[in-house]
Amino acid sequence: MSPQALAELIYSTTRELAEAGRLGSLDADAVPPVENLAVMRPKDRAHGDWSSNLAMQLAKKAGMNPRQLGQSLADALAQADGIGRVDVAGPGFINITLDSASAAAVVDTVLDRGGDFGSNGHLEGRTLNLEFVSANPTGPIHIGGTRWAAVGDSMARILTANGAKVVREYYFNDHGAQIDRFARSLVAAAHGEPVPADGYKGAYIDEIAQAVIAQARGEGIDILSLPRVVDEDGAEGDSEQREAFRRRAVPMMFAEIQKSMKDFRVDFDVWFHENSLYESGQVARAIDELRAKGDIFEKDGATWFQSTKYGDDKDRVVIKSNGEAAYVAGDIAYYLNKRRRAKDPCDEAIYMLGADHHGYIGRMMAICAAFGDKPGVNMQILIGQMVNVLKDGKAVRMSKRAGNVVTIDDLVEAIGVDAARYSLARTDYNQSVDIDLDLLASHTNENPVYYVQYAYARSRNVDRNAAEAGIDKALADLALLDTQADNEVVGTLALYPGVVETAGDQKAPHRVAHYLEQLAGVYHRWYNQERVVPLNPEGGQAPGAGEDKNPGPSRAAARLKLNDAVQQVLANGLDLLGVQAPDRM
RNA sequence: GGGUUCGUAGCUCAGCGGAUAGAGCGUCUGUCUCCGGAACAGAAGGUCGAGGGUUCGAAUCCCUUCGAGCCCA
Repeated sequence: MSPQALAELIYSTTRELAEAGRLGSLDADAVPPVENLAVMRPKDRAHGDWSSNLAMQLAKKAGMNPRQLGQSLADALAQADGIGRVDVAGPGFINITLDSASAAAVVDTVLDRGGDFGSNGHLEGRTLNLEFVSANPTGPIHIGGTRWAAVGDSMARILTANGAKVVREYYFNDHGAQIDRFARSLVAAAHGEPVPADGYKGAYIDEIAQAVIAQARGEGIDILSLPRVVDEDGAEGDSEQREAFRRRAVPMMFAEIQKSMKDFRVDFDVWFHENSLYESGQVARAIDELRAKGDIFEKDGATWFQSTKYGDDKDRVVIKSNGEAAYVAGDIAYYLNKRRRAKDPCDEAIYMLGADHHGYIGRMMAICAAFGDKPGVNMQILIGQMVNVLKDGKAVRMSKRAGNVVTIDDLVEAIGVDAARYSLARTDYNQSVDIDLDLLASHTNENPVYYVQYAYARSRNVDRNAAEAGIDKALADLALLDTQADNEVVGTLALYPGVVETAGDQKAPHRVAHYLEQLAGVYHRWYNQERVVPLNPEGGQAPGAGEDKNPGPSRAAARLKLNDAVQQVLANGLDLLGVQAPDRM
């Protein structure tokens, strides 16, 4: 019996007793709904397989003491099928122990549903747009963006498993000042001049500059001789040459970023270009729409969005006095696009931003509200804390412009995609993380991903041995999964659907990772204590070996099914993290 | 100065209203006649930053305070 089924049983039993007036003055309608009934797995197995705190919650309303109320519930629950024993303990916990067959039924459920086990439909009918990474195409993806790649993609998989329609989206800021700076830096580098003070540095700038020169030469163009403007103060001005660099270099960065994401096994459904919002007139139309609502005003030669009307701490310039659009202008049009586009318009636009952008929340939510949507619902902003890179135990400040970044490709090269994705996704993104470069390079086996993957590989090996020994799953009697170790594994398997749901509701992929470590742990322990393939298959007992080491055919088959169920759940969970499940390691 | 996120084992991090606060790494001691030792069993290591409050019950919720990161002035 699953914890979900148990919750329903407790709910209906409690209502019946209350209606019969056997729970003091408790009104049946005061019983909390099933989804709010916590059925917990106690840490101490002496407290049963599952426990409920319902008696303590209801005691006051019932005018009974919690233990007394608990006992009434316990007596009724004990009558139900599949329940072995029910005790009341401590301040009023109801501790339930299942029959081994009932507990182990989850094994068949897992094997029947296969890759689908753990999925549910509770987000059915909702389209979620997940925008993450969205780094400017002015350089490679650094470690912070890499964290979002791992977390965002995993979150997308988890939300899909909860029944939502998910669109993974990457927003390229290919319009505006950053790109100009990037182009200026390239021109300077191409001429062997020092990059501008506010420009981008780093070896990749030289590489791209050279690649652009080569590409232009292939087109029969000597790009370095194109007209160029240098202002009196030495700054690279607006020129044909700069534009020629920009036009070639930006697509190169796109391609590089797309390749990095693909190599990291993140597949975006939409690569969105900020520029397209301007070229298609969507920015102008969005501003007009706000103007019609009376949220736009002119001041000091600039055009403003009156975002304070919707809770922002100050109004925002949308069009600067020099006629250029400000960054928010794109954000306004982009939000509308996400909500109203022809293909997969979203119900919820979810933005994943770094902590250095948390100051944007106010204006973003104002945009959402201005269009009559609900901030926090139609628009959700998740803020990820910083990833600190440590070297010799000290924090190293990274800056793309200074050119000392740890890139996604560096990380993958050092520890591989699986370890990188896993270690970045297993931490709550709302928590800052320290990554020690030396540790990364020297102790790669310390990553818990190997613990989980090894459990999977081990279970595959058990399959191979069992096949050779001719163990027949049809002979399995799940009631024979009755040892302490069996019980731990079975109970942990039953937790998985709840983990998927919680991870989805809280948008917390790291919960899946921690669950997998827990499951791998109980599996390794189980493997060490019991055998699937009998030690002495010729019959007769190996010296000192009971059924733990020398199971009969029904027990061996039951254990094999348990092994396979664990394997299935490990595979399902690893898939939610985008990490591979290896047959051998 | 304002906003925001966060202080849990030596280190990196879980737990976010339940029973004796957990894991990995590190340290120490053990376990192969046995499905793969990338494993298992055990030991040491904590006033959950501090102080109040809420309640049957607080690392978890609220207030105050100290410290840190980030953003804005």
